[in-house]
Amino acid sequence: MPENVRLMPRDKLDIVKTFECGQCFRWNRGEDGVYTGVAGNSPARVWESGGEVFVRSEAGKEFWEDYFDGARDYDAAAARFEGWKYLDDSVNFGKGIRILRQEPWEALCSFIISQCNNITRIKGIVERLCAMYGEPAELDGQSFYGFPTAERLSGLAVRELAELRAGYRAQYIISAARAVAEGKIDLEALRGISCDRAKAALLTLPGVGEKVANCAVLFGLGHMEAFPIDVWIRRALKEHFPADFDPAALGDCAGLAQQYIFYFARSGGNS
DNA sequence: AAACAGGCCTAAA
DNA sequence: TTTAGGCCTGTT
Repeated sequence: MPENVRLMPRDKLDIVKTFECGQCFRWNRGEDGVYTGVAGNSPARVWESGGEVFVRSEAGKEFWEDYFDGARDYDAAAARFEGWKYLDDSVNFGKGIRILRQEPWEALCSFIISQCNNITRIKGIVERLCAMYGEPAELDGQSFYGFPTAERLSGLAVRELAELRAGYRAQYIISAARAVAEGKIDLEALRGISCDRAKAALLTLPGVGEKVANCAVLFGLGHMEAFPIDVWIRRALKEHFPADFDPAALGDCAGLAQQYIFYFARSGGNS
């Protein structure tokens, strides 16, 4: 039976910002403000009440604490970002964001799909992919699907993904699935090596360039120093940071800084 | 209605 | 090393 678990206070975890800041594609806000989603094949409902965040799921508290990166002190991490006004503003604006520790394959595959695409369509493609090939699951009578494994997708022909309407990304999904299923890429092993080496391994995949690789290692492999640069970040860096600014100066949590900046810039920033 | 989307690949300088 | 154009297909 699923149970309700109190996870952490809302000042540590802002579920709206965390789910809407663009790092994930499977959490959806209901009219009642409750988010539903799936992680690790476990459906869940996440909501806030009385200053605390709760999760209802069959997966235990430890699972969700890990998923929400509960062990990290975000205030301490953000305190080391001092020195750039735009980043300070971003941190204040995004306070409560946590970097989700998503599953490696889901992160890789999702960000392959994300290229040159908008959020609405990305979420649509991902949901169709899960409904077509994911593991069915249920929570309180509501049906969900887990994210399909690389093994499951590796046996498909590109043609079979036509109804996904992922366009030219379909072949990238299949080849990545095959590389993972065949063991050419061992995603779990990429957690334990350096960020740069993990990225280099992913860059060998067709359809995976700098940006997607950075997202995959940051959101799926726990490499918090990764700093994905997309059009929003590029613009923010150009307009609000010194020309010679190097994201590496942000240290081993540069990826967190990136997410604050991304969310702030996309939300309109203060230009 | 046409531009643009959270890139990547290839060809060509 | 940098740049231009093409790529699937929705969404705005």
